[in-house]
Amino acid sequence: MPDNAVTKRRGRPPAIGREDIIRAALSLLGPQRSVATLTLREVARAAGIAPNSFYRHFPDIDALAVCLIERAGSTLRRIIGDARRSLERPDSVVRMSMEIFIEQLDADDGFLPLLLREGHVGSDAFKQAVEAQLCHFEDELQQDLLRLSAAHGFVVDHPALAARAITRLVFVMGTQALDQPPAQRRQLVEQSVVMLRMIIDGAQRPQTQAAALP
Amino acid sequence: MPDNAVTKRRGRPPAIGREDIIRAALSLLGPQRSVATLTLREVARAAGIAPNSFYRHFPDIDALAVCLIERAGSTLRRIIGDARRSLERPDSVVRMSMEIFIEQLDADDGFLPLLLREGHVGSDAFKQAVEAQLCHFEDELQQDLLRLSAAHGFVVDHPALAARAITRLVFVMGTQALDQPPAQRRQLVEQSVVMLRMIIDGAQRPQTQAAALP
DNA sequence: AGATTAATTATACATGCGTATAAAAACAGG
DNA sequence: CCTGTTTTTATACGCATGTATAATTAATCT
Repeated sequence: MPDNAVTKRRGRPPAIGREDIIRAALSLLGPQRSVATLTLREVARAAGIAPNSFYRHFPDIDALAVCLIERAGSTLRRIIGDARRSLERPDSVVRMSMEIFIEQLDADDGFLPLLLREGHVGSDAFKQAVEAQLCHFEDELQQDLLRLSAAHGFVVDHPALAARAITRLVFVMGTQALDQPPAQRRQLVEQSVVMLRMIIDGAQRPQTQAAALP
Repeated sequence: MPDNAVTKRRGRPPAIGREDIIRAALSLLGPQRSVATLTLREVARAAGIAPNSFYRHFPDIDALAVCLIERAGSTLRRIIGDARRSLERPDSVVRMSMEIFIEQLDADDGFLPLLLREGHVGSDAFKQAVEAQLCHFEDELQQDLLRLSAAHGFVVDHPALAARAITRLVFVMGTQALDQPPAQRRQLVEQSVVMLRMIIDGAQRPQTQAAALP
């Protein structure tokens, strides 16, 4: 059997777990803070431990950041995936997904802002971590595209590229929404929906036909 | 007349100008460095001046960063605009623009990486500066779209949104290309061209028709 | 030459950082 | 109670940062 949680441990018991540190880190990451700017001492302070104790839980700050990013990705994919699967009116899936996405901008856990902001700065370690999460989104979206197109009898031309274009565009627009008040966010949702429809429409038309336009 | 460059000045002449500081800053910003991580002392060191002398040229580091970003935007717009206007085969404008864009990733001046990386981190001041530059790109692209569509006799449905989608997507893909070797960059250009064609094609189809797809 | 003026520099201070090292604290087994 | 064992903590070192203050330097003007 796997090691029991109630296993008798030998030395002094940990005063705190990885979860507590993660919570502390998240509490520092307001909507404006980037995870790349977190310092070890700062996180330790927020978690109520001595700076050095941090090392008992993570090898360094980057490891914590990567952990946060992975958690952000899987959380968000679950939320959006659930919502998308439960849609009764499949023709509003684009708008609905976009709205849920934007809603998550100020969800309590604060995971999405994390994922949005860290795309292209900081250490290689967590640039890769973010990229990996985006790729997971792409994969799932591609499957959705194929599923929906099969169900409605049309052909998506480059499903992988369409999924990538959509994912990247959604994340860019989301990043922009981060700094905006609700009113402008709603507007941004509308704009995004139109943009996404452009991509989906364009993906249906065979590529060769596109040569009509420069 | 405007104040002459040879005007007699009173005190000790400046040992260096803003341009030298900008050059020094650029020399520090390799392909991997973000302008948000530049420190005053570091820039001063690179420029060969004492830390405090920096203040004679910029009020703070943010002002320097904003200056860099603006310069990056206008430089890049000029380059791409020139190239686009000089194209004799208008039907390759998408691919050509994309290739020029990627070429600029490792141009000597290093302006484009600057613009790509600073999109969504750092002070509000230079987030706004980057956003402003992106909007300039959008404006020019929108005009191009309208001009081309008029010349070829088709209708672009939401030119502003199409231009925005294209701009954002290009910049996202460019950011990704930053960390990649030439071979993968070429691949990325191909992917981008397909994606952009999707958007352009999708923008030609009237929006209402899009309801066919969920 | 001497006064004036502006740009630069040297020095210094307080702050925050990562982390090395060793001591203290809290548990289990004997 | 004593001995290991493990985590936590205290203290400290070296380093880099932003900037305040005062001195220094190099030019012009009278």
